[in-house]
Amino acid sequence: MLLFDDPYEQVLETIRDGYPDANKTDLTYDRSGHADFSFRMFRLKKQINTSFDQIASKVTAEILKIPAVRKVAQESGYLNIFLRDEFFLESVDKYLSERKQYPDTFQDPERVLVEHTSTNPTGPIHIGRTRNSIIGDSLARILARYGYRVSTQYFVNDSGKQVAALYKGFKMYHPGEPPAIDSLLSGYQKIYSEIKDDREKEKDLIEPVIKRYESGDSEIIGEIREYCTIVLEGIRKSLSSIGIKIDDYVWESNFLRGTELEAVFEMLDNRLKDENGATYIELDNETKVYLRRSNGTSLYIARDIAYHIFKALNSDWIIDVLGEDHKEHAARLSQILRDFMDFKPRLDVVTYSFMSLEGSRFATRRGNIVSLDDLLRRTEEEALKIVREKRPDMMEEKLSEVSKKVAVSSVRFNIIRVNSSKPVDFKWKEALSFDGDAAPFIMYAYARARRILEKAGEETSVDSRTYLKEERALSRNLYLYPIILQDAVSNLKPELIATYCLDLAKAFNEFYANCPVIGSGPEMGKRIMLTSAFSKILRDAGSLIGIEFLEEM
RNA sequence: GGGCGCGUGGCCCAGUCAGGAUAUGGCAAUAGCCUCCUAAGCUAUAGAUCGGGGGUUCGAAUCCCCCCGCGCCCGCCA
Repeated sequence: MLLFDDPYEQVLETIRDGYPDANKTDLTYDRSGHADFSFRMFRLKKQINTSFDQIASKVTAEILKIPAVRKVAQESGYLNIFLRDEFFLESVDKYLSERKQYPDTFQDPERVLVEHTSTNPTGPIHIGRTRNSIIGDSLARILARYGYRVSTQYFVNDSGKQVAALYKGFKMYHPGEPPAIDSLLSGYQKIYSEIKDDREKEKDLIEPVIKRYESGDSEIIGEIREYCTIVLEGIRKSLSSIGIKIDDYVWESNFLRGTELEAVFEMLDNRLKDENGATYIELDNETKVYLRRSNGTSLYIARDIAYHIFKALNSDWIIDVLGEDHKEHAARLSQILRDFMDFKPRLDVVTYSFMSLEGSRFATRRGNIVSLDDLLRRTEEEALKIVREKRPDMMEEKLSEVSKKVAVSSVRFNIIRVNSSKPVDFKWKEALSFDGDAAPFIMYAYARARRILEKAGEETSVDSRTYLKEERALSRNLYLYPIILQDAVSNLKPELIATYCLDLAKAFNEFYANCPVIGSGPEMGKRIMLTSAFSKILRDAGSLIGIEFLEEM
């Protein structure tokens, strides 16, 4: 939960004193530039038959009594409410100096579990999959900032067809070798191209592995686990290179071998139906969801149910980040948990649309992919070229630090800024461009602010209460941070933070161009405070979506 | 064929949940701004039948219906 001063509630209460029917949506934080808050009287007028003039005159005097309010002006059906110019900065600064952050957070006892990435450990992570990780990690950071107790989890598939192929491929093409990441992956790719169009061959090669695995052959179970661990280590490294660390890795095979899966079938017992030895459950709309094959082995959804029951043990709110191809699966899973099982936690599934590469589909086996490592490396090279050009004075070591951070931030920002339900077509030209609505714009604004503070010191005595329009716009933007955070949490939309960072950086750049800080006499104290608040809040918000900040760039 | 999602200037994106005041920024284009805190910046100009058609409403990018285009799903795969 967030703590901050918000006159919104007071204004709404005041309106309700006069018109109890006034709805939360009748009063808005104005975005059009007409006011700070707009009371949209035309909405209220639907319910009660009074003129705008009457409504306005009934509440105006009372609203004006609220200390933060400076002016109330009626414009036809709108009642525009203006706050005092200095309110924003003063209220933000109060939190920053007394509580060290704006907004302050009240620790929420709710435990949130975000599951993301969970890609099969059969290859390096590519940028399509990375969208999952970036969304999941940003959500986890945002929820933690809001005050929840958050942890993240990766569900490792180490028991299906994919990993059986990983095992078999390595054994076939690299017999006798000690397992290593390159040989594991090349073995997997080779066997995959052999079996992809040949079901018989697949059956011959893969099924015996699965049979041995499911019969509890501890040698093969151990070896597969070992191979998966090696590939997973590569994925873990790639993720860590863009600042993503996942708290726990949960192995799917644990549910197979433990009692969890059996427990699921027991819990669902009176719902289970049989068809030629296979077990299924029937949903309201007569769809059959198969949980167990006629050969007795379990299906993915059954194991996922077991996994969710496990998650529920330590969570009040579970969030799954999944590709759009899993939407149907997720819907069925939620329905089964909700309708047929005693599942307590809140469950949300955040899905995202696929990414394509220069207009065509990502295809792992056709080599039409870009791995996260490749993307990051090329982005870093490009960034290095640009910094070198812009800062010929910079030391080599510094150049490398700057280009690294620019690259990480850019990769994450380009993906997170787009609404997750929209498809993203990855284009090298765009990925390697750092102009405009991009991470460096945000990082650069921060570096500028830090330079001013470095030169001007952190003086905080404020002599001026007059605000130029750039100063006011920046102050108001700072003040709005908790509102945006709240919105991002309640809608699980990390992209709102990205948009906010851009808006905030833009407001600062306009301030920077028009309001000199150093040597501005009576304005200086206020402008230093504004610059300082800006640097802290931008860094706070940007960090939630993985932007890495630099004092100099 | 059925289900889910997406469609906003040449290109990318915001706004759609909770309908309202001249539809947000950026890229590319054109014209300006560094004797002054880093020009990865700022200012200005130009560019939009908000996929199309109906409907609801005083008012629709936003809600409802139909259609078109694209993506995903429709396995005893994951």
